[in-house]
Amino acid sequence: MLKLNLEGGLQMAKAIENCPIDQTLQQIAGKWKGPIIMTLLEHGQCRFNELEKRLPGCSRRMLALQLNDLVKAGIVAKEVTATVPVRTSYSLTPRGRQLRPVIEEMQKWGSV
Amino acid sequence: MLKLNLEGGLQMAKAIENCPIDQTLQQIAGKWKGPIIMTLLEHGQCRFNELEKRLPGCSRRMLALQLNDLVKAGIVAKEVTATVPVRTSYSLTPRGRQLRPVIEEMQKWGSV
DNA sequence: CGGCATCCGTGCCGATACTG
DNA sequence: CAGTATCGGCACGGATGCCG
Repeated sequence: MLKLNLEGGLQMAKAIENCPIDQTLQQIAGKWKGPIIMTLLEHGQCRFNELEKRLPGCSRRMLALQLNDLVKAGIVAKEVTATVPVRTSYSLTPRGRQLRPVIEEMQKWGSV
Repeated sequence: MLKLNLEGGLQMAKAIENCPIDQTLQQIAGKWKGPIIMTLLEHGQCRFNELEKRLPGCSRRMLALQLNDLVKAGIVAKEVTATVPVRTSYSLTPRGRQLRPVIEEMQKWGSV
């Protein structure tokens, strides 16, 4: 169908190029990416339904979209079993785990 | 015209309430807020035109909108002289300056 | 169980023009 | 000099339904 649009939050060149802050912001800004990353930081590996339960208010659709974005960004890793029914597990990549200090600083600032 | 909408990025209850990360993200996410805060962190007080020059690609409208958001959020302070022509100066509030560690961590992560 | 497809409202943001 | 007004495109995100 020749769809070339980068669906999901990976829109490039949206702001100034040489600004690392925006590189970061564009990857973690998104309605549920913050909470998702926090959950994965706390609980390690999580299944889809587990995330759904831990993030009340986040629709299945939204969860899937944001997870896809995070996977594309190299922040989250996805594992799927070949069984029936399927079991999917999400966890942070090393790069994703390196977000911890960023998240922590944001948490400090936001909780004041 | 009885417009009650909170124009600009201050929409409340947009995500989970008790998540400080989103408190932070919603206040600094926005196309030019990152660069604006960085500029003010580096140069201290800046006039409107100064910011405009330092942020090529950011339209006057966008600059004004994002600055208004930041002022409402208590991150940026605005000073205006009663002279003609007007001189407006923007600087970070103490709360805004406390964003430095957040920004720095984002910068580290984003530049890798 | 873990998604994707579709429809659709709302808000972000650019372009342009006008003001004190 | 430092903004606001207005129009309009397009992406973001909610609701619902289908599928392997």
